[in-house]
This record gives sequence, C-alpha cells and structure tokens, in this order.
Amino acid sequence: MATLKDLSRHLGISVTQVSRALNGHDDVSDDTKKRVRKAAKQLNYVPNMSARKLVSGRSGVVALVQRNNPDLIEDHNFIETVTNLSIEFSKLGKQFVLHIAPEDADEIGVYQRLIAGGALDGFVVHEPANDDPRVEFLTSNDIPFVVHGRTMGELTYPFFDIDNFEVGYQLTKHLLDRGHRRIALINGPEGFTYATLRLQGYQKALSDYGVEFDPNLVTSGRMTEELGLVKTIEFNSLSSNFPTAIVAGHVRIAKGIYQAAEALGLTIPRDLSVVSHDDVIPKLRASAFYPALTVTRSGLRNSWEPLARYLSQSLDGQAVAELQSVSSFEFVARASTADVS
Amino acid sequence: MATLKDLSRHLGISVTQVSRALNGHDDVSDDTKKRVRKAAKQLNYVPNMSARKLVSGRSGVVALVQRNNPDLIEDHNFIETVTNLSIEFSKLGKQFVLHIAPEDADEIGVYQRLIAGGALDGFVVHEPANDDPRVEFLTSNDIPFVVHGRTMGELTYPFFDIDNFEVGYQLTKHLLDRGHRRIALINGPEGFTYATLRLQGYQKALSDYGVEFDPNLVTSGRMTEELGLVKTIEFNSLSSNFPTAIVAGHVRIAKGIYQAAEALGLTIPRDLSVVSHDDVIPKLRASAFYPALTVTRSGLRNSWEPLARYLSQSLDGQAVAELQSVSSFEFVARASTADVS
DNA sequence: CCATATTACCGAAACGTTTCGGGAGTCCCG
DNA sequence: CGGGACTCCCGAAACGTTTCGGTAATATGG
Repeated sequence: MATLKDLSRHLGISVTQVSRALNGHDDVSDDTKKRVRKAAKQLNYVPNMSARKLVSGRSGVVALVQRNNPDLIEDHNFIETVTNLSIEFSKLGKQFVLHIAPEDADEIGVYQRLIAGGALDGFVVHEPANDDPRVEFLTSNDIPFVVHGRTMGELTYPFFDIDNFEVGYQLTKHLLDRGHRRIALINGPEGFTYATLRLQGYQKALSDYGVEFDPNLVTSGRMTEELGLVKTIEFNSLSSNFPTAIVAGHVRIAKGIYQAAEALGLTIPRDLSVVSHDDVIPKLRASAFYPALTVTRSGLRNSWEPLARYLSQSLDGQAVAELQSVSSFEFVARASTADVS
Repeated sequence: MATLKDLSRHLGISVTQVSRALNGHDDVSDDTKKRVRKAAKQLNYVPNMSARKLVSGRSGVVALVQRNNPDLIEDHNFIETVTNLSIEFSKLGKQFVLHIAPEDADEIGVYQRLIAGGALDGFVVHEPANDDPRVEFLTSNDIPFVVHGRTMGELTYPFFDIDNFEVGYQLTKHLLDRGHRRIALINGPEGFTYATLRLQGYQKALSDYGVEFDPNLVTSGRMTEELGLVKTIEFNSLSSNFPTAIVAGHVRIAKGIYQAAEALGLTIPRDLSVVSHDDVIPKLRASAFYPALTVTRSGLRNSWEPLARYLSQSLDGQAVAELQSVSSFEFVARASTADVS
C-alpha cells in the first residue's frame, strides 16, 4: 500500500508538497500537480483514512441508528431508507453504517458511545417524533445530524421534509369541495411529526369550511394494508356515522380501504370517496388502483440525495439555514373521488 | 474528549502504562489497573479509533457490498441479512457498513477501493455463485472475508453454510419412499451454490432409487411465490407429464405451488405432494400452511452469529479450518405428502 | 550475599496524514 | 538597483494510540 512518503521519494518532492498537490492547494505548480496525480494513480495510492482522520478529527463515517423491533425486517420504509442512503453516501465518498440497537437499549447511550470514539462524524435521524429525544440530545451536544422529516419544536438543525400540513389540508379540501362533510382520516402513528401535521391540516380544512371536527372519524396506526382494512370496517360498524370519504396517510392504507369497500359491498367512488398521500413506491402505483387513486404525490426517492448532501455539507461547516427544506408536492386528481350524492 | 495523555497526567503514570492497563497487559499491577479503569470511566475516556487503527492497521469496520438492482428493496433475504449482521457485528464492537454499488459498477473495483484506504478490515460475501469472482479476488489478494454459503471450488476461506446437498437428497428421498416417481424440482436461481447442491442431492436420490432424471421436471428462478405459481401451472400444461410431487427450494415457492393447486383444482396431498426447504421466516410459517407443509428446517437466524464471529476471529488470525461449518437441519414430516395413488 | 528472575514501570519511536511557519527564487515597478 | 509581491517549495510538529527496548526495584534460590 503506497503512502505519501513513497510518492515523495519516487518524485523527489517533499511529503508536504505531495499532500498539498493531491488536495488541490494553490501553492503547488500545475505541472507538479499533474506529475503527482499521475504518480499517485500509477502507484495505486489511496489515502489512509485513519491517518487523515486522526489529524482532521473526522472519520468520513456517518450512521443511522435504529432500535430493533420485530417488524423491522418487514418495514418497507426503513429498508428503502437504508438502501438509498447507503447509495447516496457512497457517492459522496462517505461510509454509511447501519447500527441496529437492541430492542431494550438506551438509544441515547448508543449515540453517545458511537460519537465518543471519534469513529463517527454524524447521524441521520429518521421518523422523528413530535418531540424527539434523539434530536434533543444531538442538538444540545453539538453533534452533527440531519433529520428525515422534522420535529414540532424549533428547527435549529438540517432537515428535509415535505409540507405535511398542506398534504392534510389539500386532501381534505378536495373532498370538501366535492360536497363531502363526513370525512374520516386514517393517519400514520400518533406522535410522529408527519402524522401530527397532517392531522392539523385536516382539521384546518374542516374548520375553514365550517365543518365540526369529529374525533370518532380520526384514527391512526402503522401504515399497513391491514390498518386501512380494519379501520374502514370499524367505521362501518358505527353505521349511522359511516363517512362518505376517507383520507389515507399512505397508499398502502388506501389499498386496505379498497379491500374493505369490496368486502362491505361499497363501490368507490359512488359510495365512498378515497384520497391518499403517495410516496411513489415502485411496486404500489396509485394510478394502477381500480378506480385510480386521487393523491398528493411526492416521491420519497427525491429525498435521499438532499438528505445525504445536507449532512455532508453540515459537516463541512455550512450554515444550517441553507440545509433545510420543506419540499412541495403535486396534487393528482383521479377517479377515486366523486361529488357526494 | 479525554485522551490517554489526560489520564496519564491525572494519575501521575506514564501514557504507556495507562494504555497497557486498559488493554489488560500483564506487566501492570492489579492495583494500577483498577485505578486506571476507574479514572477512565470517571473522565469518560473512549479510545480514539483512528489513532488505534493507524498504528494497528485495523479499522474495526467490516462491510457487505451489494450491487444494486431494482428488486433489491423487495428482497427479503437481503434485508434479513443486513439487519441481522448489523446486530451481530454491533455486539462484537465492530462497525458494519452496507455498501450498495451502482448497478453497472465493477464490483471487484469497489472491493479494491474500499480495502485500499485501510478503512475496512474485511467483508461478508453473501449468495455466492458456484464459481464466484469475488471470492476468487478476495482470496488471491489475501483480504479477509467470510462467506454466507460457499462456492463449489476449494474451500480455503471461512464460511457458514447448511448441507444443501443433503437437503435436496432428503426431500426427494422422502417422496421416493412414498412411492413417487415423477418428482419435480422448483429450485433457486441457477449458478448459485445452494441451488446447485440441492439439484445434485435431488439427482443422487433419484439415481439411488433407479429413477431416470427428467430435465423437464426441473426448473429454477428467483425464489418467489410467483415462481411457484407459474412453474406449477407450466408443468400442468405439459399434461401427460404432470408430476405427482414437487420439491420446492423455499417456503415462498411452496406457497405459490399451493395457489396453483387451488387454481388447477388439485388437492394437496391427494393429487399432489409438496415438500420444501424452510429457512424459518417469522411471517411465513410452514406449519401454518393448509395442509401443513413437510420441510427440511434450518433457521437462517442461526447463521448470523457464527458468520459475524468467524469474520471477527479470522481478523484475529484464527486458522481457517476452525472457521468453517456446514450446519445440519431437521426433517419435519407434516401433512403435505401422501403415498402415491 | 551474589546472581538470576520477576514485577512494575517509563521514554521514544512509529503509524500516515495535514498544517504551520518559513524561505528561496523570480518578476515587476519605481 | 532596492524592495515588495508572488510562486513554489520544504522541515517539523501535531493528532492519539501501541509497542519496542530498557531500567530500577524487589523477590528467589543456592
């Protein structure tokens, strides 16, 4: 394994200049730079990360810490996040380590131990809660991190999120515009920011149209087909109150709603209108529903690149203000909604 | 962040002794060891990995490299491997990095670059092909690695596998013992060692019973429900030849076979016997099939711990011979097989 | 009491990189 | 021709750890 010293000897140039040449400093002549680069390639030189990080205090490694749970392996969101972040960080020349903490672990302690050894530069936090202890801890200890989503508190850290309040608002408004007044919401798990914001958007739309909020029409849970199926059937069992429309937090939930409608002998959209948010998952296309599903669309796949970049830039000292975005979405009206009869 | 020097100053002891005390060398008095450990805890000392690795040449990081492909995110096997290896390596105090290489990448080049920087100590290779170029490359470059499964060639490296030849043999023999003679095999993808070995076991059993091998009864592909469904229906379309029994390479394939039987109006086991290998996947229990599925059972979940340990021990210089195992399995006869009528 | 082990310790070097402070040579301008 | 600016280069120190070689003090045995 070639080192700087080898290059130095080979070229008859000081180690200093070799280092500076490779790092593109401007007190090295272009000619020398070229020679050094050529020799580096020729001798198959690759910088030693440990040495570099020892002096710089950086390791070039970032991590995502996830507490283990029995459903983790089935959790599509998690898998998607991990594989794509791995890809993006590879592109940025960073190592991405996935650290699965035991189910009963003190999660904060895990962060602490990982950062202390200097083995890690920063973290990706995903699925933040409204008031997330990890964000709290990382912030107050000045540990670099980026959040996929955001918390409800002050936003003093880099993050990438979509406008979930507006998602909730637009989906509900669309139904209100078509005359619906008994509109249910099957939301993501309580306590997570995205779900909270969508609920708030939903409520705001109702209140803007003078419709009273009915807590019986709102429910939440892990965003699976089963949830949509079960909750729709439960709505039906309080029969006097069955909604004329349902807002789903995820296409998978909508899928379950369709199944329930089938089982209950209801026709979409004649008997029940359905709208949903759509993360654009390859194997679950809203346009392929029958009838095609009306959605707010915002590809999850567009978030990985900025997410990785934000963390990287944050490590390079870029100001937080430039590393925050609330991305917008498209509204796509399809065949799953009708005017209320 | 406390360093050895800080501890040294604080205790009035040389840096050398502090280092040796913490690493449990035996030329440090027990008393000193105790004092040092206490102080270390008190000052919240965590060794700096980069410094340690700079001198030792080791980074404490291992990786799994996977070429990206469109189905990757849906690939249960892969997900299961990644999450569990992450857990096991965490337990061993190693960082596990998942490196997803672009679909068109030169995979060998990726290994080369990762190892060269000294950022990585070793690799986990999974789903090896019969004659795997990665294994070839890593072996000939003396790069430490462990294989989940094995190759068909000489086994000069650490690996953990199950006896797939015997799996194929036992499943087929069970059917032969019950009088079946037209036995089909729906196998994993060609070219992968586990599939090759199972095929060989299947063929050996046939030949031991004097049954001629019929290539039309053997097929293979990605181990999904669809594969089982499609292939069973295809067998049916060459109707004169429809098998009386099928050996499936995976419970998921068996699931598809059950669906096909349903669609074709066949009753298991009266019209068709089915056996399968079972990796013991939580969400897909062979015992919960109707009728319950006869299997060779060998929990995939038992392989992660040895796999991680083997790599770790290999890095510590342990002899390869002690780091290889071909684990056995259980044969569980259930209700999906009957004597041929 | 001398020689030899044994125990407990220490200074210095080494790992490969970046960076700080400085210095020699050349060019331009007054 | 003197002096400032610019260009290109270099030696040495530093990052935090492990390890090599050595040393002093104490114990052991004849």
